[in-house]
Amino acid sequence: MLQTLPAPHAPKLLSWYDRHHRELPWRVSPAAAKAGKRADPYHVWLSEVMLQQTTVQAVKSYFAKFLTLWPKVTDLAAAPVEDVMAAWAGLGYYARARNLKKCAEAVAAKHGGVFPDTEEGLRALPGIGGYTSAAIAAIAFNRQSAVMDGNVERVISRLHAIDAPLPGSKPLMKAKVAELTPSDRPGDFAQAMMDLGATICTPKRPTCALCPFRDDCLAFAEHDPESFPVKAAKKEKPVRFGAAFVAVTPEGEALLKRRIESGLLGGMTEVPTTAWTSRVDGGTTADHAPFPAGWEACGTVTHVFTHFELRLSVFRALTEKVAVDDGWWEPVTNLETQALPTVMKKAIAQAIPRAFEKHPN
DNA sequence: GATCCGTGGCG
DNA sequence: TCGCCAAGGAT
Repeated sequence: MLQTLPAPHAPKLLSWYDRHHRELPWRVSPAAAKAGKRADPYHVWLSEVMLQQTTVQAVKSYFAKFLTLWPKVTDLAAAPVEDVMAAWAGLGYYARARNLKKCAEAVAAKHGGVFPDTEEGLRALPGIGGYTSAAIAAIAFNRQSAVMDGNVERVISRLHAIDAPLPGSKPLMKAKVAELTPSDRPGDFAQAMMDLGATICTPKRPTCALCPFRDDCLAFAEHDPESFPVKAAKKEKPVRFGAAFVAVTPEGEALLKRRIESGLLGGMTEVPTTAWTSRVDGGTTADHAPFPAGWEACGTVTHVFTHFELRLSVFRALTEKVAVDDGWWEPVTNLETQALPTVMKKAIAQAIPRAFEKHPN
């Protein structure tokens, strides 16, 4: 079959981007970019890490909060890691926060507080992988790097009607992205591809009528863009069970502890729990409470993680302030300042329904 | 390459 | 209601 000459994809997309780009707090407009203005590498890095597997809407308030708390990367490098974890609480994938802090420290200590301006230099930093290094290099430094995230995978798989399943087809798609990426305005091109995927070439019901690639898109020509990208079948989530114990003193203090640095919810704050096992009888009673008290069952909470579902039986007790060697007693009015992941907030709210109401200062 | 890592919104 | 999915990285 004869191969047609490559259509001028990049200019079409950039022209679309000039008119339809999203305006986001960490961006500079295409007009400003054409005049040579670049986004602050610290802002680009912070937003890119927050945006890993996370929606723009969820990121916006966290991005603003972090810039208020730590205006420069050197401020973040000097911050207590507990403060960073607490500020990140609720955003998920907490290894990102631990690596964010490590990365800021590395930039401050090894690079004089200035981000490396190459893909390779960025890739060597904690929490910066193949996607993020390419994105920062393109967006902050206008490097001609091939940027491929989930949006770009969708656009590319449709444009070329790639029917090999992800993730095996990633190298092929990456090659197609590299082929498409222009030397002129590579940063805007990367952002344009992601904007196209986020607003036009959406997973469901793409708006092909408005797409600058409509006349070039093989999936559109085949009348079935929604069937791309093809993905490998996923396995079902197992269910795990456990119990959570919310102890409160008459003075209104709750017992908290810190999880180990690695693994699930690493370094975050929790209430005492049993181990989370696949068996119902592994910890749904008060038998394994941290200490004897008048433990009272107050229902269950369910939380779905990436690879399993957790059902926690919640117990509460009004107790005296017993001495604990691996935790501390925190005023309930102060819980909002703690690095509590969502599942722990659910458990505490189950035991103390008004725990997370706003308190007057 | 496969597995582990959160969360909230949406159709 | 519930499966899907969102600017992935580390091991």
